[in-house]
Amino acid sequence: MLLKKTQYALYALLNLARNYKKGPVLISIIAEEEKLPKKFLEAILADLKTQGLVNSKKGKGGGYYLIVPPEKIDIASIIRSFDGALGLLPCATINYYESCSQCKDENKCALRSVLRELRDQTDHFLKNISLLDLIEKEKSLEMIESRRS
Amino acid sequence: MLLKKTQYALYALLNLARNYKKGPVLISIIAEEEKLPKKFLEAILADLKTQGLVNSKKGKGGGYYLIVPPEKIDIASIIRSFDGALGLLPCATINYYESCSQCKDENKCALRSVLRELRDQTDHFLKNISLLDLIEKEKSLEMIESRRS
DNA sequence: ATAAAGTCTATTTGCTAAGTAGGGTAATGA
DNA sequence: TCATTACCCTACTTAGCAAATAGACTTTAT
Repeated sequence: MLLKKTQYALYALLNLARNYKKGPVLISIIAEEEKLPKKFLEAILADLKTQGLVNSKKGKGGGYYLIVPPEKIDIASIIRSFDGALGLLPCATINYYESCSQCKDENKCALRSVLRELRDQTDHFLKNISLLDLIEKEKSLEMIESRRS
Repeated sequence: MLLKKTQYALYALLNLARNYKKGPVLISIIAEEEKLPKKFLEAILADLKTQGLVNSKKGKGGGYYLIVPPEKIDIASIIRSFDGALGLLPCATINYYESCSQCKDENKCALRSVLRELRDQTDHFLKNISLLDLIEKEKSLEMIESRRS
């Protein structure tokens, strides 16, 4: 399961992506629109700024805004930066690798071998979804739903 | 990431699977062979017994043994029983579904839609790996490694 | 009987997620 | 300039839970 923080970060980024190149968005607006706890959101946006995905402007007319194009931000990297590894075991990850104290020889560990495969599959899946993809998906879901009524 | 408990359970089950129909195995033997903390392992085996995967025999010559054929036990179900959901968000799971307080309309949530797809993919992958598969994989990995020397 | 082996209940330790509080500081525009 | 707006920063709280340990108890084979 993802951390709340990760989930909130994704919602916040989606909001900013929808307003890409439309000027800064207030923290309070994002918090309200996405129903996120404001103070918590502040911390998340600060992280995203450190990561170089967003920037902020102080004073009247200020707020946060995306500085990387939505099609260049993929979900895998966002999840990784907040939640950490995608793999299910430390010995089955790439970026967060840690050897496993149980195994005599990791290269003979069937569990690791299989979970590595899964990790690669998951990584591949998430790496190929950008914020822009999500926004477009939103629109098409909207269409489908409205056609129902 | 999986809980230690889940990882240990998988190792313990693999050990029992290797000894399927060869009589009970002592907790201490499993603990030693798989390098697992004995007391913790006790609790895990008790859980597995409740789940109906293993049985135990008390007294001299006792121990634990698998009562379901290794090819009938898949990793997805083991992971689920210890770790819980496979999906990354409560709203993107099947067995542990919980609605998400952020969304006005879940059916229009692009994130959920995408994470559901991932969940299905993960589930499919793990459901098709049995303890027997892992044991066979072990053997083939063993072969590959020994050929290296 | 008695040693072997699983069973049960309780407790510990420490970490971390999730969120809160509140004052500080910087930028803006009137 | 100066008040306001809005982000920035440090600290704290609360609760839950993972991971493991301790020790006494019960059952069974010989």
